[in-house]
Amino acid sequence: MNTRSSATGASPSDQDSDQGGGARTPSRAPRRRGRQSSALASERRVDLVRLAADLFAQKGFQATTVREIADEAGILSGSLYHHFDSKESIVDEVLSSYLDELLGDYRAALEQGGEPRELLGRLISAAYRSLKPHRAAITVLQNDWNYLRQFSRFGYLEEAEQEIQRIWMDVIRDGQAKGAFRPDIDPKLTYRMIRDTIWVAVRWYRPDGPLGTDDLAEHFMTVLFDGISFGERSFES
Amino acid sequence: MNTRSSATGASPSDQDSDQGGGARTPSRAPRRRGRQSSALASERRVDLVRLAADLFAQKGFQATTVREIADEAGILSGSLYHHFDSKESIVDEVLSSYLDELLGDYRAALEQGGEPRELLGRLISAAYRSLKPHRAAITVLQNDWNYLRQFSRFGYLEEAEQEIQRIWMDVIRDGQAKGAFRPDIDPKLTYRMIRDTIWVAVRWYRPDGPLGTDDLAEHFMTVLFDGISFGERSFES
DNA sequence: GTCTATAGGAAGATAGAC
DNA sequence: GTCTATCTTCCTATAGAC
Repeated sequence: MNTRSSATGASPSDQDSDQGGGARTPSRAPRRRGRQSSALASERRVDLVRLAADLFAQKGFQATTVREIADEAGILSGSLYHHFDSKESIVDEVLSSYLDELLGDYRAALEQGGEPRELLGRLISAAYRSLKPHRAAITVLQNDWNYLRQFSRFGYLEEAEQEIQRIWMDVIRDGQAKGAFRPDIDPKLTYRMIRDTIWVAVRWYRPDGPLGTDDLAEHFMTVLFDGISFGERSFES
Repeated sequence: MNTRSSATGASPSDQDSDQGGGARTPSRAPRRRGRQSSALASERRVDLVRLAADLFAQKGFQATTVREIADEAGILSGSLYHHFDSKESIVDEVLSSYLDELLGDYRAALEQGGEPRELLGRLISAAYRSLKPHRAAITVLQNDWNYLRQFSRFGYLEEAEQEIQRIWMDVIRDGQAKGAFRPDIDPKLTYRMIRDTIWVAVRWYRPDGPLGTDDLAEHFMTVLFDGISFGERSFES
């Protein structure tokens, strides 16, 4: 399901160098480790990534030290570097694998076709459903976006966001053209509103709480499609 | 307009100590500096806070070093400590002053009374309007919330959030009771949806772009109140 | 695959001269 | 109010033994 593996994707060079004593510059990502190509990406390695992702989500990428990650894994910090080039490589793996999967889900939703409202609903459901398995990645993506985007290594983040935006906006515009959605709403603002609402939910959503992600999706669609007002709509009778 | 000054508010103790080599523990905030009480809070100091806030927003609180703040101000890092106890004190001032003002605005909006829909609209407008003057504070609040909340010094953040939530939910519930809002929407989920949508806009909103915050507020209210669907509503005819 | 040991740097903060 | 100079701590990452 991965169109781009984290070990090969993203742009290589680091033009960000050291612009005036900024944050610790990420290592130059030498891109080695051509082994464990497909399936069994070293069990252990997967564990480490997952575990690190949780820490990143909890405390922020920068606030999480490699020592803490190692501690959590029951090894010493130096040993981590047997598995990863750098701390950035770890978060890279967390984020890129999430984005790959999400885009895959979106494309699958599109391919099913259907009415605009149905299609939009399917995108919304797919997005909400990803909250549970990818809590950590989504949280990091939000909290550390501003930091990570500084580095060319993470340029693919903005690329992915662009593509995601295109997908949603196409559906919204198509819905307007077909008369399913109001013509007086702005597609871009509407997309952003949808995106923001869904993703930020990761901050308060508790997977083991009473509400499932499908409940959230349903509630959101109720409001999104028909609004919260009671009685007649205040426009076009 | 400040009900709690950043120099006196918040809980003093730091029970977070050093739980196992976590992030650099914030200084214990000795709460000195009883001077410059009211108006002229030392021009310079205000400048420094504003300038630091922008850096925090841009790069994240932790990624911003005291050296960078000092650089931006044209002084050396050591000199900053003539004005502030610690880096945390600076961000504290940024956040608490914002929250004080926001709560003041909300209370003012409530006091005007009016129909539920009108009242909710006023809250929404107030929130959107704060995007422009408080971009930095809102950005930091979002990006570094998870990190800052670890420290008891910033316990007031959750207190403020609680109070804000109470205000919004009261209005929503009241609107449902009075038949202005649909009874089948969940007040809490709806509040969160509103909150998330408004605040996250800070990530993409450009104050000097074509859209004013009032435009955003209006578009949001359009969708929130009546939904994006065209034609008849899909429930209660 | 993990450990020992440590290099090398950058961070927050302080003391006292000016 | 700012600078000089520096302390202390903690960070990421490396090298090589086991």
